[in-house]
Amino acid sequence: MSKKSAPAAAALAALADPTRRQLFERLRSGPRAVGELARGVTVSRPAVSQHLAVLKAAGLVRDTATGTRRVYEIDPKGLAAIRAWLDDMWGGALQNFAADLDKDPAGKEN
Amino acid sequence: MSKKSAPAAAALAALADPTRRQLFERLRSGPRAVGELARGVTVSRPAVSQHLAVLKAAGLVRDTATGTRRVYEIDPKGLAAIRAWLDDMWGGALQNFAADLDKDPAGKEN
DNA sequence: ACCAACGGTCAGCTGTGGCTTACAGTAAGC
DNA sequence: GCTTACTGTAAGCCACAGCTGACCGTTGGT
Repeated sequence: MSKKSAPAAAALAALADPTRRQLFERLRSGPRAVGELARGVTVSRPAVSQHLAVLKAAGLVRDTATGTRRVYEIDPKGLAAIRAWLDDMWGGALQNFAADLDKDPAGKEN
Repeated sequence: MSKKSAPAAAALAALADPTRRQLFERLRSGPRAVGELARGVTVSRPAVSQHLAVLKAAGLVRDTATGTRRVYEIDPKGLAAIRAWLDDMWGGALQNFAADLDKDPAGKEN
C-alpha cells in the first residue's frame, strides 16, 4: 500500500497540460461530447480527442458511447490517486515543519 | 476564491516531471543540500539545480544558504495550492456523480 | 594568500509532446 | 442503400523541456 505513486504520476502528467486541464475543468459541470468540448477550445477536434485519450489513460475521465456521439465524464479514480499521493506528501511536509519550528520558533523566513 | 488555479498550474506542471517528483519526495525526509540530492539521482548536478529552481518557482520548495551549501526544504505553499484546486475539482466530480446515480441507481459501472 | 568544494548559470544538443491535415470507420436519418 | 454527422487514427512538423559539459562566483579551510 505504499506504491500509490504510480497512478498518481500519470494523473499529474496529464493535468500538467493547460489544454487538458481546461477540458477536465469543463467536465466539472457535467458530461460532454467530444465535439461540444472541442467547440470551447482553440485547438482542433483531433487534438481534443488525443487529450481525452491521455486523460482516460490516466484514469481521470471515462467515456460512454451513445450512437455516434462519445460522451466523456469525470472519473474519480485519477483524482483519488492524486489525493492519496498528496496526503502522503503532506505527512512528510508537516513532519519537516515540526522539526523546523523546534529549531527556529520564530519561523519568519520567506 | 475562484482563481486559485493559477498557482496550482505551476505546481502541477512542476510535479509532472519524474525527476522533479523524485527530488521532491526525497525532501519529505527532511532538508537536503544540492550535492546530496544530486548523488541519489541519475542526472547531473546542473540538472538538479534547474529542477530545484522550477520547484522553487512553483512554491513547492524553499532554499536556505548556509555557507557554500544551499539547503532545500519543502514549502507547503505549492502543496496547498494543489490541494485547493483538487478540492474544487472534487466538488464538481461529486456533483456529477450525484446526477449520475440519480439516473442510474445501480451504479455498477467501472 | 592560495586552494578546494559547492552550487548556479550559459550554450548547445536532442528527444518528445502537442498540433494540424488528411483519412478511415461507424451509426443515424431519409 | 446512400448520404451526413461524429469521432478516432496516422503521418508529419515544430517548438520546448530536459540533459550535459564547461565556466564563474562565493565561501571556508589551511
